[in-house]
Amino acid sequence: MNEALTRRQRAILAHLRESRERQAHPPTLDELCRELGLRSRGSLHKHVQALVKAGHVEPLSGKQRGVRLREPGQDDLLSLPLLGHIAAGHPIEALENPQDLEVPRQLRGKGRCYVLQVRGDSMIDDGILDGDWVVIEQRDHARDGEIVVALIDGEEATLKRIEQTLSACILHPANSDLAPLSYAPERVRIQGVVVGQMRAYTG
Amino acid sequence: MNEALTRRQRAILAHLRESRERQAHPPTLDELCRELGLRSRGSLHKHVQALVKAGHVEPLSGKQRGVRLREPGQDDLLSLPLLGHIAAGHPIEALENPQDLEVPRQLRGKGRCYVLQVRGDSMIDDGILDGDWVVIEQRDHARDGEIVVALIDGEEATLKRIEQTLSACILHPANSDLAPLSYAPERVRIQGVVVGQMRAYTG
DNA sequence: AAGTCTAGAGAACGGATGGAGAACAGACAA
DNA sequence: TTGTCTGTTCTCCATCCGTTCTCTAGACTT
Repeated sequence: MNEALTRRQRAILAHLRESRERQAHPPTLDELCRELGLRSRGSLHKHVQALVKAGHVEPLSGKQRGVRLREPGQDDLLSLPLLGHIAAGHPIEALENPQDLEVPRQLRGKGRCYVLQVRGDSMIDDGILDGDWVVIEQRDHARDGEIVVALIDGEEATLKRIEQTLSACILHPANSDLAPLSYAPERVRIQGVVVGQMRAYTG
Repeated sequence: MNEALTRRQRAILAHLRESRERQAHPPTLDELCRELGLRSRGSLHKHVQALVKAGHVEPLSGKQRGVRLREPGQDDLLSLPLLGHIAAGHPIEALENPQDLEVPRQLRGKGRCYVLQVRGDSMIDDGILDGDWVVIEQRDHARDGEIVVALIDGEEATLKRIEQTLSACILHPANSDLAPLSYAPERVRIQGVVVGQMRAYTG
């Protein structure tokens, strides 16, 4: 990855990093030329290509969207996508137009997160009610006792508390009317883990 | 989600965000054209469609109601003061250092709000658990069925669902182990109403 | 000295982008 | 109804911008 950048390439990379803090838009080659005191777009392009090859910059590939760093900036992931609804026994019902929802930092996990709205009362004894939003951290594994979004046989998605043994994967609903279900481990795929929950009381 | 907006699209989005603060009604395409110095509605429409596709703007789909942002504004994730803990039977336990907590707009009321952390299980059947944060809108009155912070005899603060009659003020806990309590109306002072609730699952 | 690497200038090409304007259809008010 | 406003679709055009090319020049190695 970090193979032998030349001096000029490193200078340009540094400039890009610094200018990202200031500017809203990624700079075009022309703008970069001006900032760096160059006259030829073509020359600069050669350097940028080297940075692309080294993995520091997104390939621009013809699109006119400027020179964009590929490195993680400060993720202003204040808002997370609200992907759809989840209820026991149906696949996740995706929204056509995923909205964004503001989620406080305390309710977010470390990794990639998204939000689902809960349908039904299967987790009512754990304090997750119909209509609540749950913040899901995307992972494929979980610890016993965590509440997971589990996909069963690739078809049904459900929100349950998980218990894993060598021979079985047991999904506990939190509702005294419903019984735990036990599956062979290979039938259950974990899609994410609940890390937060929100509810609005609209008088 | 946030994929590859062009320069112009971002500029228009920025303009929309800014103009939302000023104007009451969402602007029509014509108005936007004027504000942006464009002459062609058609050209602008192309950009707006791109913003719709990216999820930043509500689809206008024929309706004549102007270009409406669909995102949270900056003040959507405001911080509210976390004043302390509340449990049935004790006055509110104030924090020495009141922290601030980010609260999404969906969970906030209209008026002045603050946050309390719940101690105990007295509202467990309503899905409010030990450790949850509740967002309180400061008011001195409530409608029947709302969950309120009530101060009894000026001493005990408690979180309960309220029912008011002419002769009594009845506070219902949401826990089958506990019985509703009935007070003379003048002994109960409402300090606020629950408008939101949040919970973090920390492994 | 010859060869190689780095850096830059400048020209030219073609796709991407932004805009103008016309025409049409549905919504809405007079 | 008529007329105006508004969103939508379409074609046409100018400019912007990434890309590729060739040419020049200095620094360094052998």
